[in-house]
Parts: sequence; structure tokens; C-alpha cells
Amino acid sequence: MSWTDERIEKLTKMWEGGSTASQIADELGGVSRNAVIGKAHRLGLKARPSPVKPNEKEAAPAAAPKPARAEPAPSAPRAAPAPKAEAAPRPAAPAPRPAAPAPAPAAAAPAGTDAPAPAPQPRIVSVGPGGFLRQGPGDQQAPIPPAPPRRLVPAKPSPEIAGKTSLLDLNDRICRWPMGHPGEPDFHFCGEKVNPGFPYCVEHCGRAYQAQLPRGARRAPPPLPFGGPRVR
DNA sequence: CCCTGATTCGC
DNA sequence: GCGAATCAGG
Repeated sequence: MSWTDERIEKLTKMWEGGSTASQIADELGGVSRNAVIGKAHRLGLKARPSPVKPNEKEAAPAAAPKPARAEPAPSAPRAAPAPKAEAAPRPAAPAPRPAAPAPAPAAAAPAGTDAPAPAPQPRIVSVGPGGFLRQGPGDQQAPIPPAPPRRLVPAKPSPEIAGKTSLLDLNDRICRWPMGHPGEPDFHFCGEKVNPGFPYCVEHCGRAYQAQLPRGARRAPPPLPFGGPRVR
């Protein structure tokens, strides 16, 4: 298979739409997941949340965290004409960044002291007297779960089912053909004496077991609900 | 194990 | 340019 314009277009569309490489691959057909990823990168449309790369940008060489950072980052991804030296198969992480550049308030830095003003917590949270967390006006309030019932009372059989064969009444000798639909108040079971050897009475055995129809008379299986591209 | 995307590297 | 092989996290 080759990358025709149409296939590239579909790849791009699905990739940007959030489809996984596997989905794109078997949607296109004839290509592997790796092929899709490779092509996507070659097209320059990567930048999607990777499970392996949470985040990493240019690590400042430290020593000068000036706000003006327009360093031309000496990154040479593919321009290393080094011979087949196995000294450094993979460049390790450039430099561990202990702290993120927090936006310190301008008033909190007196002149002179070059203290970086560590602010590990970008959000200010305090604990109220009851142990709850105080929240700022912009903070989202988690949905409040519904209050549990004050008391649990034993379930009482509804009057509609009185005298009917309930689930608990089932045994090996009574017909367990369902009458009505589960969830409805009067749902119950047939309760007739069972056809020996079967779980249903004679009448319901006639409905439960039917002769195999000849091939030509069988209904075709319903078509799979497969239409356009997947929609996650 | 499965999944994911990223990267490498021989073709 | 292509993609299998490989890596590495979830």
C-alpha cells in the first residue's frame, strides 16, 4: 500500500480527531500501527498526549533563569554524524528540573536576595474548621453525591406480585418462563409444573425449543452497526 | 499480558 | 520516505 492523498487525508483527519494509531491503521487497511505513527510524524502532525512522554520541553541549562528565554537550544536530533560509537545510545534526560517556573507575585521579591521564591503549590488551599478545603471563587466544585437513605428497610414484595411465582420461588420442578419484563412491578415466572427434563412447562418448551429451520428459510443476521469512521 | 505513542535505523 | 523493531509508560 502506498500513501495516496486520500489515505493521507484520512490519516490526518483521524489523527487530529483523536483516533488511536491502531484504529487509524485498521481503518485504512494494509498498514500497520507503526506505519501510521511513522507517517504521522513525517507529516509533522504529532504532538498528541503520549503515554510515554507526559511532558518535556527545553531544559534550561540552569544558573540563569532569566525571564527572557529565547535560547536557540542546541538540540541536534538528527545531525549527529558520529560514527557507530555505542558510548551514548540514547541521550539521557538533559537535566532534571526540580521546580517548575512558578509565576511568583511581583511584590514577593525584595531586591537583592535572589531567592527563587519556591512556590510548589500554584493554588492556595486552606483547611476549614470542619476539615473541608476552602476553595477560591474560581475553583470548580465537585459534584455532591446524593445523600444516602437514612434507613434501610427490608424490601417488601409489591402487591402486584402477591401469589405470583417470584425469583425466590423458582426450583427445578416449576416452569421458569418469565412473564412480563424484569423491572416491572408484576414481573414473575410461569410457575407451572415443569416438562420433565426441561426448565419450562410443556407449553413454554414449545416456545423455547423450535426445530431448526432449513437454510433457505433462516433469517439473515442483522447487519453490523458499522458505518462511517469510528466515533470513539 | 494488553494497550499506547515515540524513536531508531536499515531499506 | 517507509515501516518493523524497539523502547517505555499506563
